[in-house]
Amino acid sequence: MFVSVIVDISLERDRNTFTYAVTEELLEMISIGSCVLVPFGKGGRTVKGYVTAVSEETDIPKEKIKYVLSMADKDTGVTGTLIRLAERINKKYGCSMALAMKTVIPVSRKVKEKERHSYILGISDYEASLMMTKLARDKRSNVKLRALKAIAENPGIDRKMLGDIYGVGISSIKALLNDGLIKEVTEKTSRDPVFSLEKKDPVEDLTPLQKSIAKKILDNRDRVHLIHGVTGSGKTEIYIALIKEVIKEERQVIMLVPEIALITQIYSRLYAVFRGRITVINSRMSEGERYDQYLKIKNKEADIVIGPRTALFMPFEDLGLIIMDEEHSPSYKSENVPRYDAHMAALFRKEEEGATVVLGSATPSVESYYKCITGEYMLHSLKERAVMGSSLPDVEIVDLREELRTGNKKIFSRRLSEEIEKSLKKGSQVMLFLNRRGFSGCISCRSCGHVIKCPHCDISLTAHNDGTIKCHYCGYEERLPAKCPKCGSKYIGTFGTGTQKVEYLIKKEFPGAKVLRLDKDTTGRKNSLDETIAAFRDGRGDILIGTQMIANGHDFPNVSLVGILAADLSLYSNDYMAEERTFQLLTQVAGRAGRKDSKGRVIIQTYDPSNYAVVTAAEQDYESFFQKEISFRKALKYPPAGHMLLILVESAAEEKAEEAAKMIFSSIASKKMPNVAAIGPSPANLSRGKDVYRRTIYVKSSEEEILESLMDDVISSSSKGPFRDIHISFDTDPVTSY
DNA sequence: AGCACGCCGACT
DNA sequence: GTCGGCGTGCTC
Repeated sequence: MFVSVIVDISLERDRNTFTYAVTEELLEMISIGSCVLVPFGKGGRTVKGYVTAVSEETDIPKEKIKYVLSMADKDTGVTGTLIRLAERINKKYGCSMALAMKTVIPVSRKVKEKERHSYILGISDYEASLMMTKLARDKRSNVKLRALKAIAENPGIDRKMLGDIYGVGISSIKALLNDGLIKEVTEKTSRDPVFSLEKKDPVEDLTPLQKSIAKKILDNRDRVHLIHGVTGSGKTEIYIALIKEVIKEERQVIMLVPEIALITQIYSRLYAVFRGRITVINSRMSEGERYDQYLKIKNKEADIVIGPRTALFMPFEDLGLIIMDEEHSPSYKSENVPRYDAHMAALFRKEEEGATVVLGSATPSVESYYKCITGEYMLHSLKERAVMGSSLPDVEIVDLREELRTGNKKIFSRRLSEEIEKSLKKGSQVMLFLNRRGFSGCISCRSCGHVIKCPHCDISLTAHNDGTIKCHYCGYEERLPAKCPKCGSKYIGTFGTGTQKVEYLIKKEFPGAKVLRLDKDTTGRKNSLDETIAAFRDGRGDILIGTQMIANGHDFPNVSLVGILAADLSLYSNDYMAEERTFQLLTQVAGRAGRKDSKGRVIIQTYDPSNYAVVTAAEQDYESFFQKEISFRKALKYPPAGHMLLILVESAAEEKAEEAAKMIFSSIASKKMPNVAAIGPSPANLSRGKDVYRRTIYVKSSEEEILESLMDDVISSSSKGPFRDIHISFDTDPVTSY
């Protein structure tokens, strides 16, 4: 028998499996998806590979074929669907097949189930006491005696306790077992990170609107659905209704959330209804914990999994429903190669396994909404907040240029200061949002204009309030110099503002207020994010200052004022999605204001008060934003009005990156294909990071297949010649700026 | 990734 | 002449 094995080499995509022979005994253990060790290359070195097919015949000349050495892992959890998904990722995102396989593997190794060994007497108490007096006579049986005594006194004591408290090692236990004096009881314990909740969230009845949406979705299982509902409009109730129906049919559910921090919230909502049928996976879990969750799914002990992107690779046998909550979130796009999009993987499993896909968001991605307009997806709108008495907040835009003109140089406009004051007096809470952590935007010399940059990256360093300056990309850190390193002037200072500085200024202006800060610097420790959020929710803080992190989905019932300090900060990133990001961010942040009984207030400070993303976000008018945005995308043929491929060329040598990028660009441009437009090559947004130089080429086309074939051409020519020290990676549907 | 083969310049 | 540089292609 022969197997096709994907071996971890090169980018090549056409001929990337190798045929190996299998011995009888190995054949029994091997199946599609198995991870095996095979000899490879002239030196016959051992490499890992993945089995993608098993066959009886092969065209490969017999003398070339080698034998599979052994199994590398007992269980990878890979199924046929997942291999096909890996093939799709390999084709669409241009990574090696081996890397695509690694990406879709739910568990990377067989982890032994944790076992608890405990011991009881194998003889009667009377016999034991006789035995003990006998043992006491022999000095060499000291440990044996102690062990027997401990077990007689504490029947069911486990191995760990015997070791820790009585100092009894495994060898003495073995000896007692051999003598038949004691018996071992082994039980498997599951490492269970899934917590049981004491308090139950109330299960609300569905409103007629929610009911009708749930029904429409259930009547159209073969479609992709988008629920467009503002925060608090009750999307979760619809999810629960759908899940109930699907698990009643004994089919399974994947519930996706954009980030780990949002798992707890949705878990507690679902737990009230589904109890132990839910499992959770995420990247912070240990290998063992993950494996146990995987086993639960495999053994059909759970039928709902909650988690981020990677939850999409869980091997359910009869997947019936995939829900993507906060569908617009950039976290659904992998930031590592292959840069796959969770939407793509969800749609793939839908096609393969016939699952229904439900997307939900208050600010849907332009892409998904567009697909509703074209009729590809079904759109369901939940316009009002379901909670009685709550309404959308009042939003004001403050023009910072005007503030400056009238002599206010502070980062808080007069209106914002006023409202903060009012809120504090009322005893309600305030959230301040700024999309930049640290103390300052950059450090520069007022005398010569020199800006201090990271020695490894093309990024200006950011001052922190501990007297250090840091690179937010690679983590490089040094002391803030007293003099300009270029001209020696002592007029070196910080410009722009980060969250640390906001904290400092707030404490100065409102000395009585309790201030909490939430950003990447304060959440270094595990759980500190949850702690800060809980502290603010419980009222142990008056003002919460934060970056993106505070924008996402957390409910703070007592917040009456949200201040966005610089709304346009995210607008200037030469990224075709900058406006979409800004609109989503502003709308999500604004949605944090006033949820329960009081109307909230939002103040948006900006230098660009007429920008349509800012204006439509202030009016909470998604429809207008979408119309404006889609007309731009159509005019410039950006997604979703066309397809786009990014080619990222990286090298430690700048000239090499430049040269390779130019060659790739001209090879595409010289084809003069209709329907294809190449842009570049140009230095990447981050033109140098961690000492690697980066160049980008963007290719636009109305046809996805054309881009895929262009990518094939680049890959096949990139293994030779001057491309040897160059790293090339690809991204279709590039949604972040490079 | 690592190894062999082969084509070209430098040197005992 | 030959030694060894590295560019190129192949590995079941």
